[in-house]
Amino acid sequence: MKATSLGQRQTRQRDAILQVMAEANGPLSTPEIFALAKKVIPVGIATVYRTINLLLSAKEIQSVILPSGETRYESANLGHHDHFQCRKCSHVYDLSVCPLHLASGTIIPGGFVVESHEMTLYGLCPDCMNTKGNGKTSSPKKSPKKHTHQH
Amino acid sequence: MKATSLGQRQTRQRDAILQVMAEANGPLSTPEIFALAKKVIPVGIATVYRTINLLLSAKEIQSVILPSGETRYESANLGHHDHFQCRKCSHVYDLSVCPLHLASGTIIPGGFVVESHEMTLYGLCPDCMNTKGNGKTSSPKKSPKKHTHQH
DNA sequence: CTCATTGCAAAACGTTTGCACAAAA
DNA sequence: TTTTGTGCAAACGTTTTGCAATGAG
Repeated sequence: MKATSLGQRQTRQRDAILQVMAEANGPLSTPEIFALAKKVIPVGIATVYRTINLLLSAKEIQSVILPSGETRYESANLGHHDHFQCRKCSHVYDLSVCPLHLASGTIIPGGFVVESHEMTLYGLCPDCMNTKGNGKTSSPKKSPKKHTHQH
Repeated sequence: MKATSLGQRQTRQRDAILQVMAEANGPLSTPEIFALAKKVIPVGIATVYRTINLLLSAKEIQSVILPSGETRYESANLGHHDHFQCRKCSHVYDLSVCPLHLASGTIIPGGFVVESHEMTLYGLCPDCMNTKGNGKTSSPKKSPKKHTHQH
């Protein structure tokens, strides 16, 4: 990974924010980025917002707004992909395959010409599947190796 | 049965808001509801928000948060359906058919057990398809709003 | 040294709420 | 009349921005 070219100067604040985002294994929210970055070095919320916007303008990250309304940010070089949110641990995953098989230009009932889409799938992630009580019962968060995202 | 039971009193403001939502052919945003209701009768934005929240509490409407982040409201008794937003007129439509053929419980690559999904499709709506010029000039349903989204 | 970047606090937004008045019932 | 509902403006929470100070190059 190239060390992100952001603005003209390398500062500890930006380094911290970039580090936090690089270490995440899923899209992060602003409060999460803020909290995680502060653990590395004191940083103001304004700087976090400014850095996020810088990264967005530079097309290095992109925002992901889930149907629940929460806004998260992830690397922009992932190409199109759908998301999957586990109903148990709430973690948001990037999916490598798109389950919607619809060629661009396809006309669906109603006469709509489909060109693209955004989709979020819900269900159980592999980790939660393999954990006991994976039925409809919701259990305390686990997933120690992952960041958990709840809102 | 009373189609809309909200609060104890029937007022012109609420009538206007309910009428506007009933006439919509897709989920409406707060600014849209506000603008449309004002055409019927003068109403304050606070009343619009209060009425929307009343309807939400009464489970008569539900919110739809699009990937762009805009929140819209639609009748709560529509059952599952996807949405389609026209890239030209920005109107949001309810789709009658779900283009994702995935039975609940299907396991997709990565080991994710899919139980449900939320999807927004983008492209051209029938009206804009037939209007070669630029921008829509034929639909009598609603006012277009400046809003863009891609991907 | 320069000037990009930061922190702070104020401004800007969209949404909610307290209060006094208007108006259903 | 009683009491809900409304409008206004202030309050809120979140994001943005003006400005002086800081610090990277």
